[in-house]
Amino acid sequence: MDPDRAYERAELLKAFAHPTRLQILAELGKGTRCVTDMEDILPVTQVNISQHLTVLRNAKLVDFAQDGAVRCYYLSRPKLIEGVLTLLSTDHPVIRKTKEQIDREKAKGGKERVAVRG
Amino acid sequence: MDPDRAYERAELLKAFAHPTRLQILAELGKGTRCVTDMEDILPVTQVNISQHLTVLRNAKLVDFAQDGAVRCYYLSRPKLIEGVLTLLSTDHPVIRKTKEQIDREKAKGGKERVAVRG
DNA sequence: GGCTTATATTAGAATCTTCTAATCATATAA
DNA sequence: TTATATGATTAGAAGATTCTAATATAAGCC
Repeated sequence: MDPDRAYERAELLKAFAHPTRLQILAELGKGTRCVTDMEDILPVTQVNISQHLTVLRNAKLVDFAQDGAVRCYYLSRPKLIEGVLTLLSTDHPVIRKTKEQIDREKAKGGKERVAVRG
Repeated sequence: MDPDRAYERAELLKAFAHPTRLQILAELGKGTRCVTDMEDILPVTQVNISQHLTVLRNAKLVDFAQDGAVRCYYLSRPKLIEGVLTLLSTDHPVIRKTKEQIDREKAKGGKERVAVRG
């Protein structure tokens, strides 16, 4: 992965990486919501919700349609967001490998890097 | 999503959310690597790589098997990590909705929250 | 126009993250 | 046993993020 892509992707992940923002995204996964809907659900202030929505908007994860004084927020990239939330809610057992297992994998070849030093 | 889960998941995402760490994970996706392998690939110091590996280890995203003075790092939860990297490398077009589209969706029902105020 | 409701912005303190410099520890080769 | 190689740790400065308090804006109602 080249550094520019890595930087971009890290920026996107940072937008996800906050408990309140994850809760907002999960809620918007159920349907369109306005800011007062979220105030009812989240234990944080309106101002703070608004600030997190700004972060999510800048990352192009959410957007809104205005309806009078109300803003109806929705997911801008639902497949991406639901994909991430699904991965997070799935159990992924932690595996362990011994040196011997790694040696055997290497013997079967394919994935290891050929060191080209100096 | 309850706040405890949201907190946990945000912590996990924070471990992903750094360009150098994403590059390390992508590299380990290709096979086991030791720290000097990564030094050859990443434009950062050995100390910094070691620090990022500590973050990844604490998040249970990587682990290592010791082989003499060398540590062979590998992905601890390859499905999770490859899932995230795949989602990130896939194009997800940004959608836009008008108030009218949202109203029509609501009419068809299913996803909207029933406000239970006061 | 004045009031209320819905939402955003700004400033700044507190906190967390990241990087660099210095140093340590351990394994192995000479 | 001294030197070299691999990799980790620590301290602290610099920078980024987050939250709170205060305030702003815009729409709709009376």
